[in-house]
Amino acid sequence: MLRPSKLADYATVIMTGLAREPDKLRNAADLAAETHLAVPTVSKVLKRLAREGLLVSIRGAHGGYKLSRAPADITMAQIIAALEGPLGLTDCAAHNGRCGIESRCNVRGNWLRINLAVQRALEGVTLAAMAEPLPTPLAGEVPLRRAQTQGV
Amino acid sequence: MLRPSKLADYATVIMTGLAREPDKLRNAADLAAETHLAVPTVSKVLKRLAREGLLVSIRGAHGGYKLSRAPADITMAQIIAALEGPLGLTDCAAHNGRCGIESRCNVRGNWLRINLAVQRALEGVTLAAMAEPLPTPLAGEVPLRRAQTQGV
DNA sequence: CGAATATCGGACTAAAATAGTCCTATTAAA
DNA sequence: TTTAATAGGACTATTTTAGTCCGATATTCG
Repeated sequence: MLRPSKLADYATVIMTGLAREPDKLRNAADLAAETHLAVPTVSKVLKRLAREGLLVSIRGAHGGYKLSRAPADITMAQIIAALEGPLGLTDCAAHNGRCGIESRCNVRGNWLRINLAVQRALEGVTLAAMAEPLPTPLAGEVPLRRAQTQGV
Repeated sequence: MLRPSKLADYATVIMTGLAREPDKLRNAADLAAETHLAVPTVSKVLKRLAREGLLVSIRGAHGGYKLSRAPADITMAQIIAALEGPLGLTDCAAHNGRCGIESRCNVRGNWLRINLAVQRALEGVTLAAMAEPLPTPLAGEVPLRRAQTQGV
């Protein structure tokens, strides 16, 4: 559930590739070959990442892209947001006023709360962490707190 | 980003409505009127929730639906999963073997990690919490830990 | 028993979001 | 001046999602 778009997925793979050699300029064709994706698709993703400030672009011959800052300073939240936009709320939460019961709809406020929790989770994972080969075991690293009434 | 489907959104509204009178039987037309949604749509959502075990259904005249267990024992994760399926991974993670670089693709493992974090967040919010009118202030209740290298 | 009222399951259609491609302009190096 | 690269956006195709509808089944009640 709640899966990211394909483009956002590509973005993480591409960014991870760039994170391995943070200062090297890479062009779209180059990265396409590495990721086994079509050049126009990679190009589209790179353009968006650059426009959002996550990449620096150099135009002209021998141009290309590189990270705009250190991998440790780039989060998954930023990468996904660059491709999908900052939205992530229900329609009800996005443009208020449409829903007739809104004024007493406490569900809405809770959606905001949930979104905050998800966003916080994505902000906790940096590109640097993504580039490392699974530093810690996948499960059990944080004690699992299930189904408490408050908490998020 | 990462927004739930409309159906899943409807589900939360409907479930929240049911949670206010956990033992009362409600039929689809009834809930449609309350939520301002079309009857067939509400019906579709109810059927899925019932099939996933979150609702008990009674057929026949004077039939309807009610929660299968206490609101405190139903999580947002369960509701969303009922409508969208348990998926939530990238394609790469879903059917392994397709991606040529998979064996050395450490991005994949990290996606699993991220998913775990998101799922955990959704498991932390119960229907009971959703039914209450915003028990605590929206922001600042949990200290925000940003961008650390491990942590999720 | 028969009529009325529900859910059940799935097929089907319509609409919207997403992916992917392509074209033209601009920039910089050789 | 030619070549190699990004910038931006238009466009199309595809896939996903929403929404509707229908026939079957179950239950109540007169």
